[in-house]
Amino acid sequence: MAREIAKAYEPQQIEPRWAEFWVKEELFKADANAPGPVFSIVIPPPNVTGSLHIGHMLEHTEIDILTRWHRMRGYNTLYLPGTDHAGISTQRVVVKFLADQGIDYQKLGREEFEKQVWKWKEEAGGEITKQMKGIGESCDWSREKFTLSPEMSRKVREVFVRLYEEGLIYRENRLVNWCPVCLTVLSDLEVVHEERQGHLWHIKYPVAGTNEFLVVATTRPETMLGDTAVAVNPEDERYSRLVGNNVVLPLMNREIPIIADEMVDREFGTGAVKITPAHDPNDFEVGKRHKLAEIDVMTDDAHMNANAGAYAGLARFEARKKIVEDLKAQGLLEKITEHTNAIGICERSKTIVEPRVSTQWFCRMKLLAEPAIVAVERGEIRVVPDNRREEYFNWMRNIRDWTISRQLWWGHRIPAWYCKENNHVTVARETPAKCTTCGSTNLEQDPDVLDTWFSSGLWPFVTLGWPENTPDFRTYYPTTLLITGYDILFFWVARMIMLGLHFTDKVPFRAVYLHSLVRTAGGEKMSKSKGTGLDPVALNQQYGTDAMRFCLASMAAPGTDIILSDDRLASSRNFANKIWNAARFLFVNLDKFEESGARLEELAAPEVRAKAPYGCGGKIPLVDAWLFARLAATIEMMNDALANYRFHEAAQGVYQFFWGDFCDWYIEWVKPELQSADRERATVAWKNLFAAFDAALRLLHPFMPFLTEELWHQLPQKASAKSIALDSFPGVRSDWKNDAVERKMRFLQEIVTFSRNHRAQAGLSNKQRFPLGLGNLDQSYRELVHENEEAVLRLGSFSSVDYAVLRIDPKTGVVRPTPQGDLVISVEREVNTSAEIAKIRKSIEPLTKTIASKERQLADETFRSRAPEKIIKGLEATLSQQKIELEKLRRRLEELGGGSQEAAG
RNA sequence: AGGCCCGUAGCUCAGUUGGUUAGAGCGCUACCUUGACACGGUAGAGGUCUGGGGUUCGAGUCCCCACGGGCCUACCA
Repeated sequence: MAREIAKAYEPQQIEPRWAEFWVKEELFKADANAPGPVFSIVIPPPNVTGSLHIGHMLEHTEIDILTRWHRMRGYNTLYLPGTDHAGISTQRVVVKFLADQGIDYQKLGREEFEKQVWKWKEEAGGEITKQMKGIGESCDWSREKFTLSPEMSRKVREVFVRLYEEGLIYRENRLVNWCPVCLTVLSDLEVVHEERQGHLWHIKYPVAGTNEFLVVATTRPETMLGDTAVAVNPEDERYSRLVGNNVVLPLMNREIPIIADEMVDREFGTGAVKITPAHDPNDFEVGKRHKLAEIDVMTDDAHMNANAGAYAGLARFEARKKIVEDLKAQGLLEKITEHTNAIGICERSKTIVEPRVSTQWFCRMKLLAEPAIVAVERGEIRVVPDNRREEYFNWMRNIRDWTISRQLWWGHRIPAWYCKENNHVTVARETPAKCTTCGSTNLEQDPDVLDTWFSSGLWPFVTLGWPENTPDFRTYYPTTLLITGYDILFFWVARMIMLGLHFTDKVPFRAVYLHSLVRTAGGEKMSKSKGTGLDPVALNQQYGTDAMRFCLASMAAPGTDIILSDDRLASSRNFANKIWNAARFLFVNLDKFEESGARLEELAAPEVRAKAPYGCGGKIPLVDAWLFARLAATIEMMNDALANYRFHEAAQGVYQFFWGDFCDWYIEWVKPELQSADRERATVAWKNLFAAFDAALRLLHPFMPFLTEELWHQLPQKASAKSIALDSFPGVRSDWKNDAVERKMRFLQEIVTFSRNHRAQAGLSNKQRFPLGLGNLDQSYRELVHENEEAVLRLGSFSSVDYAVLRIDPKTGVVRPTPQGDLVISVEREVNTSAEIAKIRKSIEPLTKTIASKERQLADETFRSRAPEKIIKGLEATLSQQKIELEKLRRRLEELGGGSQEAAG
């Protein structure tokens, strides 16, 4: 049964096949009634119309690694996929799409527009789930959810109504953030602050009935058209006499009062502030306190309106320019100074947000926040990395009410109806027939929709069945873990905790791991619009999905952002290729073995792997025992790392094991034995090799699902499961661990390395074989070398071994002292004495330094009394070894005529 | 204004409760095309951990200050 296997790993050839297999076979379908501990995770729903970006790739890789790892360890595992309708951003995309075809969405009308978005969603949407399937995420696709499905809509209404009935949702006229491009109100979080260099215009307001002026400073002169007062600090003597008088508002020729209010900072600007209640949050508060009129001077799209007199119709910054010019012309502009301040930008449209008075729906947060703070304080939700806890607490303790209505068409319509006669509000789960207050049947539903985050805030419990107590809800809620980016800690994570606790009395997840962001080489956030984003689909094509996943995992140290580079990707691809070729080695040689008459059945029984490592004549060969000891250490390390979201450690650990231990040492060591004429020896070697390789594949599987699935299916020893994903993650057997074996193996490796090292330095070819000499070696180590003589001679290119070297000829022998004894290479020609001397001197130098510092430390009484026993013992042990080593090096130096050690260093 | 993070080899980054000669990948140097793999093998060079001060028997690891870089929160006109 000769196997055809390509020389280089070609991921494109195998990935689509397995991706399809996993979906078609419904391999990852969860069963709420299945036994075992539960691992459940819900996806942070990506935008339905979006496509996979590199950040998703990282997030999904981490989720999938942990999901597969748990599944393989026997957990009842659910990874629930889904998408978000992403109100504002989807609406923007479709509006632009229509505009590109010359269609004005507003003329289209609401109903038709919504149809267009659904159509868009059906066509463009689903791309991301297609991609997720393509990269092999182990989701339960039968449970896929969408935040705007009819099912979700019912649940959202349920939540809204309950909160309204509890008085936690209310409607109010207040100053809000308005985006003049998106034409909707925004929550505080959707406004990003940016430091910008601006100006402070000092404007002279004439005091009515006098020749005096009151100078006010403003950063937004255009808002002056809506001024209804000027405020000074009540303590400010400069202005106290003016309080109660009026000023004449320039350009508008309206008289407005001079008032006193604590809010005014005497030190800032001129100490006098123009008050525009309709356009500034502080002024709004002052306006309330002093019962001032609110004059809105702008339209929805930030043009000046009829209240702006002569400036009506101008765009806000046009108006600003004109106003400044006019003031200057009238001699009312005292000066302009430079001023930097943080201005609010709409997260989506990047336009400057306009503070405005408007009637909106709000959610009261204080009460919801309290239990959410407690849950994290008590550790009912573990936050990793934990420095994010403080950020969470800070925000939660200073939380303000959440503006939940949006003037959009795409989203969950607010379940509130107003009667036309009296404008009474009726909030209901189902469309009401009449007004609950006056009985009017002339009702109209609130045109607005809910903030996207309102529905995604319910995600963990509504996707699992809430408000019904379904089997899924009982089994999988609370979810085990949430993995998401720290950039949506407040937007999403905090709100899920608050709403989850409020509606289910349980935390929505027991832990939240906040992953890193992938940044550009310059350290900036990747952005598609700036063209700095990397396309993961293209990279997957180029390097393979497994390489991409492994690369991201190996860089994903908690708390640090990732800068992805071609070098790292290439290195991961090389690793995939290494695995592929190790398999190729196995299969090619297995063919030969079979041709020589071996019976595969001996190797192929699935239970064979459970008993590895096998021994020959009752004795397990050292190298096999060693490999399984390394395997045990690797498994323990990976389990520990993954339990703490230390993906990079797990990845690097398995990399080191596979490449360093398994390929570089183990395979090279056992090569001859695999074709040994001794049938028993060969069979044992094969069994151990396959058992180890099979275990390695399973260790690698969470990171590299495609490659491992492909190779696993070719293994004679694969389990009876349908897929490696349903096979078990290797467990550690206590008899695998063996320090003595590891020590012995290290000694043999040192002999080999010594030879190679010396050859490289002396420019000697590997083909030239020299005798190996061992001096001062105790019996057990002599036996050790003897038992492994073939491998040591072959890998170290020695011709023979002399087990008891008594005298070393300094002219032809090169020595390496070790704690176990001296290693000697006898070369037939003269040793290059000066090179040898230089080399010895070079190793003497750091050795003397470290010996000196250790002696100093050990001589210190305080150290001896305070340091733990373990440290002192360890220090003493290494010190004595190093002293012996140093002594030998010095003696050797003298024999070579290299002079005294003083001269050396 | 408040808070957080980072500054370790030429480059990109690890280094969990302070503890024996600080690690990896890439790059670099030398040798090797050996029947798994040149997306490879073997060996090697290269950091004293941004700077200063402190705590400690002992600090890359803890504290303070400075410099440099990044981020978040915030209604100062």
